[in-house]
Amino acid sequence: MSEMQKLLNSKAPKAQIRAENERVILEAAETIFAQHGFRGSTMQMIADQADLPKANVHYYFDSKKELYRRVVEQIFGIWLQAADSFEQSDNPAEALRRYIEQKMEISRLRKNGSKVWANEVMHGAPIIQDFLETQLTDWTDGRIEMIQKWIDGGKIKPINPRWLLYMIWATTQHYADFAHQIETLNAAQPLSEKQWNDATETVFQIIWAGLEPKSGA
Amino acid sequence: MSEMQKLLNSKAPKAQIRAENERVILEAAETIFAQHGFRGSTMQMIADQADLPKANVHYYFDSKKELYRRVVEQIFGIWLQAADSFEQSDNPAEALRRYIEQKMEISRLRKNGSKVWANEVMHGAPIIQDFLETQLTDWTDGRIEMIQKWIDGGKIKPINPRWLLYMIWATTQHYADFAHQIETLNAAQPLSEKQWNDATETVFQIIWAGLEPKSGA
DNA sequence: TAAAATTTTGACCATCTGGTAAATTAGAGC
DNA sequence: GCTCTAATTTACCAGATGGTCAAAATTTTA
Repeated sequence: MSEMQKLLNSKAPKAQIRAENERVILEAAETIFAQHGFRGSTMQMIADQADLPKANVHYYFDSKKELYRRVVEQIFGIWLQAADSFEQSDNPAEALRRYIEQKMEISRLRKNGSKVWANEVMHGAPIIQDFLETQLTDWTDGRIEMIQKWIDGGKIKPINPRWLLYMIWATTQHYADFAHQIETLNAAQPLSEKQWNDATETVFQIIWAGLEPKSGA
Repeated sequence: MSEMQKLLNSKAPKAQIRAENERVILEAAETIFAQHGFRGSTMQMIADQADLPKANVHYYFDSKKELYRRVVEQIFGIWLQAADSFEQSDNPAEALRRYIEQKMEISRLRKNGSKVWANEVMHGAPIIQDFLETQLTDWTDGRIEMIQKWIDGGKIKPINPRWLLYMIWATTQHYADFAHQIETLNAAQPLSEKQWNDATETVFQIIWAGLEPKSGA
């Protein structure tokens, strides 16, 4: 154990050692899994990232799969957090703006989580399949119904709500999953806060202008 | 070697055996790499997919990295093919429609290639970094300039061309990279041709309506 | 302080996997 | 048919990696 760890733990009540170490390991695992995928990550890499011996990681998490599952479960939380921001609303512009802003914020602050999710889905979602079939399906159906009501009420143009949702997911998550490509195309610099805000605004503007009923109507 | 292979090879001139086997192996490798990522794929899995002994795969491709590199290089070709469809044009609607249709077509027909690309970029593009820095950067700069001219000419609304490009890439590639999620949300069925066409049209409609200058202007 | 429970750690093992060696077979040119 | 080259195939190896173990250290409890 590092001196840093010793120092921190010495001040923490024993009951919190487990909680704290699990937190540190989960964070390290999310970083490593995001960078290398499940199979490309080794327990040694995760242990090094967490600054703990490998055997210690196994003391808290029985297996690599178990650890991965816990990381992915955490990501559900983030996803649901964004989902909440897309509440029932009579004002499509406001609801969509909030949702897009929230998703872009997550892409910026929780890049690793988004990457692990993308990896998981791209490989057939072996771990989260049940989540896709239950929570994600239910949530999606609900939002589609809600968007359909906007359409029926003449609040937005008639488009297939499902493709609209996919468009929002794709565009916002792209900024996390393809962050490396975006950085490369930005003179190898991470997007500045100004650029993030500008991108967010542009995404909303294009989508909203694409949905807004003709001004004269 | 399988009976099938034996049969095929016996009819092929010797000179073509290598070409044919390399083709088979590359196709198998693309499938396996797309499903499991680089590290998650084994030479044995690729060999089985190609219906060849593992040693035979090594006979044609020195190493796993070499094989992967060749697969990724192939994907450049696809990418450039789509890029070509976005030619200089005075008619933004037509150029964008062609490009979006082309990208959606690729997502449908070359799903595996898109996944390998996404995986590669998500993991920091260890193999294709030079391509990102040269060809992709050049192409992107060129298109941005072109879109800017549309804006200056009042042909589309003033938006940041870069974010528009990312939006198109993200949305179209999403249909390949997240195909599993989309299928799950489609009652576990692949999208029908009708759905593909509808999605393509919706993507174009929203984006174009979001760019079109106000009708009265 | 002593005992009990928890945590830490280095050494170790079984398995998987990329890659190799060498012998065998098939095909092309003469 | 004979020779040379290309292709196939089996058996194998060395290193990496997930996971285990038991002893030591630390903290909590009595």
